[in-house]
Amino acid sequence: MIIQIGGVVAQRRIRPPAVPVGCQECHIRTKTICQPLEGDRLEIVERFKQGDCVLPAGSHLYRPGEICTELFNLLDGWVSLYRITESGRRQILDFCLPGSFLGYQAQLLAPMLHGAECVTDVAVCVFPRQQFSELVEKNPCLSARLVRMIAQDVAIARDHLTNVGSRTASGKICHLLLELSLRLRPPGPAVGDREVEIPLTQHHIAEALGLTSVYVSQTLKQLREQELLLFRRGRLRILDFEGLAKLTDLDDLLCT
Amino acid sequence: MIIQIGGVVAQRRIRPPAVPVGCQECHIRTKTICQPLEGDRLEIVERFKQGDCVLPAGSHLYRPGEICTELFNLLDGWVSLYRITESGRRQILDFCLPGSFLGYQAQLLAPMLHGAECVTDVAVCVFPRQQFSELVEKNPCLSARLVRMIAQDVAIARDHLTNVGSRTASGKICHLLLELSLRLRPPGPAVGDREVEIPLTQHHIAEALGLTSVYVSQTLKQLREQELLLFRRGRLRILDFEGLAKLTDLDDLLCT
DNA sequence: CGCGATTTTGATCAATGTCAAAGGTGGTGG
DNA sequence: CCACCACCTTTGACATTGATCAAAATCGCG
Repeated sequence: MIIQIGGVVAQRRIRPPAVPVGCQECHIRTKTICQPLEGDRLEIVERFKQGDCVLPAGSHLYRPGEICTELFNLLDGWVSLYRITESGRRQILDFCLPGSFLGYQAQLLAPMLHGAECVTDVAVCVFPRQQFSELVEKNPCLSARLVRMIAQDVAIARDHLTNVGSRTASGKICHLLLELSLRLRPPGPAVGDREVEIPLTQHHIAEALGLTSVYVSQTLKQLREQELLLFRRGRLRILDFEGLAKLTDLDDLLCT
Repeated sequence: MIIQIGGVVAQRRIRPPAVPVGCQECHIRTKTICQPLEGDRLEIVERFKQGDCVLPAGSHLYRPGEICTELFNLLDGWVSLYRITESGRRQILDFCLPGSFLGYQAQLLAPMLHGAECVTDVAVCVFPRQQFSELVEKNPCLSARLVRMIAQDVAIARDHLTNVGSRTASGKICHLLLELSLRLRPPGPAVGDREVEIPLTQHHIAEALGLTSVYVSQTLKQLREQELLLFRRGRLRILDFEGLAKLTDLDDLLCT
C-alpha cells in the first residue's frame, strides 16, 4: 500500500525514489531497525508496517512541536533533522541517509523536539507510532538493535557538536563533507579522488554548521583554490585527502 | 567494597562525596539505569555491581581513545564529558549530575569516543563493562530503561548543538546556565531568585560553548550589568527570568 | 526565453579571539 | 597568623573571523 503525507514544494530531484516490493527485498533492511529479523521473522515488521510513502523535496515528515503519529524508515533520498530557535534561526542537526530510522525520541508520544524535512525526493516506510513500544517489548532483539541505533545517534550528535563548537569555518566544512562522503561509501580504505553525490545546498551546509551561506560560498572558494576539495552543484570531489586530514580529525569520522 | 581508580589533582571540593550503603538506600536509584528494579529485584544489580569509588576533582573516569573496562553510575559530584580535536581544543559535550549513567557507547568494548573528567570530587558506583550486555539482555526492563536514557542523551546533545550553533555568546551562556539550574531543581514552576550551586569555572563554560574564557568573563559582566543573572564563584543567581526567556528558548529546556 | 533558486562578489561592520598584565581567592605550610 | 602559590577572573588594546547588505552572475527548468 502506498499512502500519502504532507506538503509539496518539489526541488532537488536526483532520480525517482525507489520503493521496495516487500521487506524481503528491502535494500536497507540490514541497515535499519529491522536488521535482526531474518527469514520468516521479517513478518513481524511486515505486518506491523503501515505502508510506503513517496514525498517531494521540501516536504516535511514532521515539524518541531507537532504530534507525530508515525515512525519512518528512510528508504531513499536525503532528510535533514532540524530545530528552530527563538530567534527564528534554523539549526540542522543531522543529514539522514537511506537506512535511517526517523522520529524516535525519549518521550515517544510527546510533541516532536525536532523537525524532519526532505532534502531530495524521498521514499519512506511508515510504522504506526502508538504500538511501537509494544512491538519492541515483545521482540527483545529489536530493543537491542534500537539501543545501538540510538547510541549511534548520540555519537553523531556529539561529533557535530564538537565540529560546530571547536573548528574554524573551513575546518567545519571539510569535516562535514568528509563525514558525509565516508557515510556514502562505508567500506574499506578506498579514497581516490572520485566524486560523490551530496545533494546539499550551500545553505544547508551553512545551517548545519552555524555559518552564513555567503561565508560558506567564500570558504568553499578558498578550499577550491587551495586544491583541497571541490564542491559544486551537489558533487563533491576530494582533491587532497592528506591535506584535509590535517584540518579535520579523521579519527572521529572513522569511529562514528 | 570501595575500589580505587585513576589520577589525582584535587580542586573543587564542595563537600565530601556521599556513598550509599546498599542499592536499597541509594538516593539516585530512581534516576539511573536501576530504576525499573524494585524490592528483591534490586539484587540483580547489587550482585552485578563491582563496588563504589571516590575520586578527586580533576581525575578522569576514562579518557578518549582509551579502552575502558567499567561503566559508572554517578552517585555524587559533577562530571564533564569531553572530546579533544586535532588542534588540541577541548570540547565539553555535557555536564553530568548525580544519577547519570556514564561510559555507555554504541560499540561497548571499543576505545572510548569521549573522555569523562571529574569537575568536583565525585563518587561513582562501578559496573563491569564486559558482562553488561548480557545483564541487559537477561532483563528486558533494563533494556527499555537504557533506550530511554540514551534517547535522552540524544536530545541533550542536540540541544547543545543548537545552542552552540545558533546563538550569540550571551544567549549560549544563559541557555547553558538555565539548563543546568533546571536540571538541579527539576520539579514545578518554582523559579524564584534563589541561588543554585553550579561548581563550574568560566573556563568550563567556555569549553562547553566554543568560546574563550576571557570572552565568557566579559559576557558575564554584561549579563550582570543588564541585571539578567549573576554567576560568581560557582553560584548562580537568576535576576530576571522573563528577560532571560527572551534571549534563550525555554521550551527546549523544559522538554529535555 | 524567462523566472526562481542558488551561488558569487565586494564593501563594510560587529562579534569574538588573542595577547598581556594585573587583581582576587582559597589553600598550604612555616 | 602570615606569606606564598596556583588557579581563576578581570581589564584593555588590538587582530581576525565571520556576519550583513546589496547587487550581479549562473543554473535548472518550464
